[in-house]
Amino acid sequence: MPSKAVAVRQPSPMKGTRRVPGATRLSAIGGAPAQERNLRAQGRQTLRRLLEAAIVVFDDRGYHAARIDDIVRVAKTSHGTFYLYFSSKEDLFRALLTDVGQEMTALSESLPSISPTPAGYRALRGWLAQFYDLYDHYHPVIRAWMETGSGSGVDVATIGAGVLSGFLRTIVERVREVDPPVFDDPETAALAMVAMVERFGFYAVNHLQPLDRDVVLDTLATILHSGLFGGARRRRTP
Amino acid sequence: MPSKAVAVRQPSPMKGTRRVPGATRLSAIGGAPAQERNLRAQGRQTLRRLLEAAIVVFDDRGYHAARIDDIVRVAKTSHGTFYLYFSSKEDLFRALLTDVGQEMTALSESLPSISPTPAGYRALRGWLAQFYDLYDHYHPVIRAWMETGSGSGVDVATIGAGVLSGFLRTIVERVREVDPPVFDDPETAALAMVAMVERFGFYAVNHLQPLDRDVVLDTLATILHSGLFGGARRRRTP
Amino acid sequence: MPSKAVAVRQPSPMKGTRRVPGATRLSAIGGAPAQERNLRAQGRQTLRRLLEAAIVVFDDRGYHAARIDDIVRVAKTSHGTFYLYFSSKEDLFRALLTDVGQEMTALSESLPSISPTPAGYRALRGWLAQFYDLYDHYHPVIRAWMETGSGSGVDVATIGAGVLSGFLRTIVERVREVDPPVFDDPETAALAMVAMVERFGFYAVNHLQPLDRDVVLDTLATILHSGLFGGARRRRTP
Amino acid sequence: MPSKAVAVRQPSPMKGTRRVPGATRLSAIGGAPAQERNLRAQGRQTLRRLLEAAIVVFDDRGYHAARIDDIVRVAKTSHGTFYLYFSSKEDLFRALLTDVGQEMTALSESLPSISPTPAGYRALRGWLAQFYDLYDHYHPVIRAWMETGSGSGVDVATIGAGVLSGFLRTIVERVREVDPPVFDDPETAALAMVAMVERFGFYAVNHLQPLDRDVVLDTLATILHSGLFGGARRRRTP
DNA sequence: CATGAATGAGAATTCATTCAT
DNA sequence: AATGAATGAATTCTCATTCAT
Repeated sequence: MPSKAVAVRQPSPMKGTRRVPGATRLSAIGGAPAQERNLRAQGRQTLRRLLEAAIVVFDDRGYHAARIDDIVRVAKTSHGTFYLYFSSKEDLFRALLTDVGQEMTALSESLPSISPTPAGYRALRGWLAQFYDLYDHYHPVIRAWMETGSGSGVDVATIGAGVLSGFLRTIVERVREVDPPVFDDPETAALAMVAMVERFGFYAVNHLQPLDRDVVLDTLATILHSGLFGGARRRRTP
Repeated sequence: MPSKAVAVRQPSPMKGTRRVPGATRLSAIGGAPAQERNLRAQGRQTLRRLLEAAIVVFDDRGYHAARIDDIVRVAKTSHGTFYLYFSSKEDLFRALLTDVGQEMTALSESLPSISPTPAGYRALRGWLAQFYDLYDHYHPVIRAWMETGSGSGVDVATIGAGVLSGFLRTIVERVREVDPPVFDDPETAALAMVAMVERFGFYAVNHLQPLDRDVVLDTLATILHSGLFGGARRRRTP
Repeated sequence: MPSKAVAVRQPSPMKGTRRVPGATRLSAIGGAPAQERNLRAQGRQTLRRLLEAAIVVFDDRGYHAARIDDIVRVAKTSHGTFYLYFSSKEDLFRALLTDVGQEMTALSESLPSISPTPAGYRALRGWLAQFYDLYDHYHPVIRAWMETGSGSGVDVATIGAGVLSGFLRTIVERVREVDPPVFDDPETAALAMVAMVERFGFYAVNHLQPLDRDVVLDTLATILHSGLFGGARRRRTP
Repeated sequence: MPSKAVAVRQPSPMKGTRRVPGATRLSAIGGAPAQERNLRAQGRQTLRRLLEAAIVVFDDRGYHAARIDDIVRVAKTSHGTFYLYFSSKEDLFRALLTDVGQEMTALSESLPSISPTPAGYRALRGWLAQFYDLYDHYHPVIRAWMETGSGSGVDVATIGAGVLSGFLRTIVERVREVDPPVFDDPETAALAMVAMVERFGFYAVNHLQPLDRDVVLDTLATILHSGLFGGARRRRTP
């Protein structure tokens, strides 16, 4: 089958009022080869283009199916150039994963204490909204991480595990603060929260079911507030 | 990279008291080529072996990284034989996905009404236990489905979407029965439940975090009972 | 690509009033394995079915592209059975080519002397009609012979060359009888006649151009009678 | 059968005083992949080498038996490179067939009016000589076209039919000019001429019979001049 | 006799990576 | 810094032939 042009990314159904995320945040550290060179403006620009292109292609075809060829085509550059910045697809992926990890960890640390009151509900909902803004841009990277089972290089697994546990730390903290305590094992409960939130994002961006951003935020906030943080049960909006 | 021997499947951390699932259930319809032939006993057996082998290999390496070569090695048969039963890896995957879909749908239909009482909690927890028994065997197929984005054949996406909506149907029903109603949109709530439960299974079988089967079941049942079904908050086991 | 069922042979545009040819003529000698066995009625029948099936398949796909699988499917028998009668596709082809050669040689020997008179024209036209009856059934074998360049086994080339020179012998004879002589080299002239007649059959059965049997016979008889046998030029039928 | 080295092309028995044909004429448009790339000088050269190599290999082994491997070996390049220019053997064949078709059509258009006089005879003979010069170089492509029955891609059949009818157009014209008219259906007569000339070329280049270029040209010119164009019968050269 | 099953060598194709310009 | 060209190892897929029932 001849390689088809990679289509432009579809707008996600969960995009909405969002503070421009992602694109401009990439720390652009780059892979091994890039770090050995002094990048000027043009070089940094090419590096960016490659990282963004990779996100687009990972979204379209998944990590494994993504070919260097697709990435350079989207980035409007050449094969040879790719290897000026990254030593391999995995190298690029590591750079991407590190970036995403930093942003995700920063976000998780911003999770405030969640009280069982309506104020807690609002805080939780607000935080979820922020999460989905980030997720909206970076989900292909997260999906790629899922694809790379134990098979891939050790680095990826290590980095990924680090990101996950970093992300969990603050959440565990917040679950632990609930009084009276509900869970024997707050780690497991926090993981459940992450599982739900993350996978929901997956369903949403992949259009597996039709979803509305506000309904999603209301629903998840309700379940989590009541299920994890002892929130009072809320009546349906009439 | 030279082809490495495929390791034997690791015991999952969530295996426990389980009624032997899966292995013997595969309806073994097979792929396109198999359906055009008259299979005798020996042929049906080989077909089974290939399907089971595929699950093992998908587990070890993921769908994309799985080579036909790995599958036939595990199934202890030859390359040529594979193509007597399936026209390609995707063809095999379709057969597998259809089988798994049937089992999953059957399970979802067995979800009883969940009352807010301790009895409801126990019913929910029991059902979750059954789900994880199934998941334990079939998760590589579900993971493979995640890996195959819109890039792969239309069939896979269609079958997968069918499985998901079939699985959701009964759950939506049960969420709707809750009185007084909690959610504006029971579909979204049901999807949240599926998201959490499924992804949790993923974390568990992939050892991303250390997990204990009983703790997992307690935690999820608690969150869902309270968050979705209006269950009374339970005190920690002392 | 999955192997498609081989369609039934299309009626050729040159079929017409013909004495049932071919099918019943196959001498059914069979290949090497068949000759070592005493074939009973059933066996001879299977042998026939295989030979006829081969003609059909060679017609549809050409010799090289024809798979044993196609042949046995058309013959409604199994893979194993094929090798009970022939040791290979080439073995079958040899049997077929020998049969065709005998019929063709017999036909060529029936070519009468061609006088420059209208009687000669009619004799020539009648002989061409017989040729195309034979050709209509056996052309896939002749085409197969063209496909097997020097690459194939020596036998095939030898048999084929024998058939051609046998076929030429009588024609050369007839060209030589023309008085006054027209050609320095009657061999070359006879070959030209064969070339035209044979290739024309090819165009006809392959529908490369729309052709009418009677027009074809008139045209070729005219050209050959005038061009080779000194025939008087004929006026167009008014 | 292990892959044998491909022998150098045998000189054809019909080569003679010929103006170097073919090799330098290939328009070198290339296959699908080549058209999507910006070819520099080096690339165009490789493309040429592949096309010429294909002709050589088709000649040696026939179209079906030709392996990509043979072609790249003759072209002194690598497997992967082949796919930089053509998506498959059929793709290459299409490119070749298009090129040859253009040359053949151009040649057919150069056929002058043929009078029944010795001058007409000489014109016809001269044109045939040109035809065989072209045929000598391109016959493997024409043979390949014969090999690809309706089984192969639609394109090939379509292109081939186009070439044939393009080639016929002018010849039909010339036959129509004959006065008094001899044939009811000049199309059929023109096709007969093409059949004879083309197939004769086949016999010649494949050494099916020993042939001398001058005798061949004399014989065919005589038959056609007398048979199609009302030429006076010529006495044998004494 | 006949058949379904199995085999494995051979051929096509893909794609990450290196290189010369 | 960038690029088109080339490479070849890895993989998929095909199909003639053998075998056990």
